[in-house]
Amino acid sequence: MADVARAVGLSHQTVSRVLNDHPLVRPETRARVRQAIEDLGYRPNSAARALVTRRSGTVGVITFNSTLYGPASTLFGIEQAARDAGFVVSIDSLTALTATSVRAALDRLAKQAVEGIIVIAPLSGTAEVLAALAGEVPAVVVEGGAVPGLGSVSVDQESGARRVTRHLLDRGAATVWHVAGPGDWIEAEGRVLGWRAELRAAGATVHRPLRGTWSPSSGYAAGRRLAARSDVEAVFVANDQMALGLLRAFHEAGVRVPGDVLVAGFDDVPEAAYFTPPLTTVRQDFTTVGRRSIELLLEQVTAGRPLERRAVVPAELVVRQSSTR
Amino acid sequence: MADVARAVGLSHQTVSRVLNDHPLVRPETRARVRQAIEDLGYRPNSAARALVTRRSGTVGVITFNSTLYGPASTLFGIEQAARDAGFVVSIDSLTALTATSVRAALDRLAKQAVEGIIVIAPLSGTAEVLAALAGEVPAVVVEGGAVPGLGSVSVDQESGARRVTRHLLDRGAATVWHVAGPGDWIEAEGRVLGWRAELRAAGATVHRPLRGTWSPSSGYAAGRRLAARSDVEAVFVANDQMALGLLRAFHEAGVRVPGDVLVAGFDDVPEAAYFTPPLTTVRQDFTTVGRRSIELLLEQVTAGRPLERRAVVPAELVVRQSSTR
DNA sequence: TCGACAAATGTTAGCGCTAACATTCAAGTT
DNA sequence: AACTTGAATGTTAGCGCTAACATTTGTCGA
Repeated sequence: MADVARAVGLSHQTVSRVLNDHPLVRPETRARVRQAIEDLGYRPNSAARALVTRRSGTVGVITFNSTLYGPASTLFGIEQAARDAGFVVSIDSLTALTATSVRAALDRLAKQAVEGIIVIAPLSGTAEVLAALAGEVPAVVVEGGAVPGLGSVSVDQESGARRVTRHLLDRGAATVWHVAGPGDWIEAEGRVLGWRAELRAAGATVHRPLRGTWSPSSGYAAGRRLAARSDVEAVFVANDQMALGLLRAFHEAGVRVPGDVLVAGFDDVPEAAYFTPPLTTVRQDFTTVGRRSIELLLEQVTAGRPLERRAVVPAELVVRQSSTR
Repeated sequence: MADVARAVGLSHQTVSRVLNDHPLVRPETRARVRQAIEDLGYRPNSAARALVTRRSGTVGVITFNSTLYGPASTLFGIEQAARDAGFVVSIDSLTALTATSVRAALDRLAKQAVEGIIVIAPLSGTAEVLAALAGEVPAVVVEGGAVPGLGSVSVDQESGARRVTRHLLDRGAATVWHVAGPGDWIEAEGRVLGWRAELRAAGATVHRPLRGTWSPSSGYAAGRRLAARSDVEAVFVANDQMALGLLRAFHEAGVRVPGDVLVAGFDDVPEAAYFTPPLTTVRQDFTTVGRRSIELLLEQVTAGRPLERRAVVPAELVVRQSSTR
């Protein structure tokens, strides 16, 4: 910075002013400084700036299972929105979602002096761990349920599940079976709740949900069990990957979809329209989730303290062949 | 830090020594300092440390289309490996892969003073942009071809493609059609090369490859065109997503797989085993790609300068029903 | 012509840390 | 007892920047 100042015959402070768009700099001076910066290839030292301003310009994101379509898309949305807001994103992905591992991740991010943290950690237990954050660092929990004192963003799982269940009933099914996600996932429980509520409202039999792990193989296993029964008219599977496995099992067992059984998934992954048959599902707009997360986070960062805020992103039913007779 | 020093009646320098595992500290002193750090909840200021050491402890990752399975998995592998090595990861994802956007991303990362950069940017043109980096910042290009003066890691696309083509020929196909990825993707071209080489070696007819965009819909379009021909015995599709679209098109057209046509993909996404029929494909070990990338990068960081190094990760043929008659 | 005032620029201090050198102290050596 | 030696700790300076205050310069009205 001193070099630049010397080159234009001004003080380093004026260079600093140009860098920070301070208004009290003559336009001509500003131009000269800019030129000198360019010529000398000067790059401001972000550590020095962070040291004195006490702002790192960084937000941290903790993800879990970030190779899945949902988390990956959310992360992408977050990153875009953060960048637009002038922040950089530091990621910390977890292989296991336990109190210890989440705490360790929070620690690592705290060490980096992130200004805020977004946690994509959809397990029920994490809320308690994060509650410790309330009051300390601005934070937003994605798909993690409401945490007192923190922001939270989630897709409206319950109404999405109700809608798809309603749809299957409307297509003539006496009741709808459910292949659920792992019981400790908030999203999985939200979908179970919506599905059950809708069945109850319709006065339909509520069978106990089958449990899967989100993976195609667990959907396949569930599919084999359901294919063995003769009383299954419709199945709502908690995500598209498992639905794929289930379709496979049905296919092998000679159960025709939608001929014998109606099937619907959840997520609307890009592949869903090309399954055999194309899958009716519920679209989650992960980009919006990411964007809203950053909005809620930056609100807190600007306010200088954590705030309890809640955003719900709607889910949209996408009807395809698997539920169309 | 001064507070901690005061609490234990030592100088701040001793605290600093404890923090940095300097050997010349009495074990008992070390323990006392650690305790005081704990009690006071002291957190070292990373900006101040970075300022004086001139090391940020950060590596930057530039990704493109990070919601795809491959890039997302690679990013995940990179992040894990970087963390194990004591680095934090800052991401910058691109929506378009142009010289301008890559340069902008490099600029943003440079401003953060990252110690090294990994670019997951598989377009042919990016190599030239990155060449400008050679000699400046340690960098590794993933699936971007070799760049003089930089590290590069890639999966052995060509031999993977040869292997799967060979496999289809071995199963009795007179020749193998190819649905390729976009022409400006290095990986797409590698697969075309391998496929063509193997056909030539076998003396088989080389049909002009159909071009897709990696998306299921483009695979579907290609599938419709191929289904209209009567001389198609086997198709090698450049990725699993497009293969899914192609299978769908074949299914609709009444073309049976593997009965009438053999089909194989590339990537081995988790869903591939549950396609209808389960898809023969080529597995890319993205976790290894990520790990090797960090290894190559840190080698350069340690050396204090960019180095030209090259790592190739093998690809593995996974045979499933779509190519088994 | 001169002060009053605002605009533009300059000077100084300090953010929290580590590197480099300085000092202390105990244990051995002569 | 004085003297070396090395381990353990202390002191000082400075990394590159911005905040706060200080100074200079230019403009205008009386």
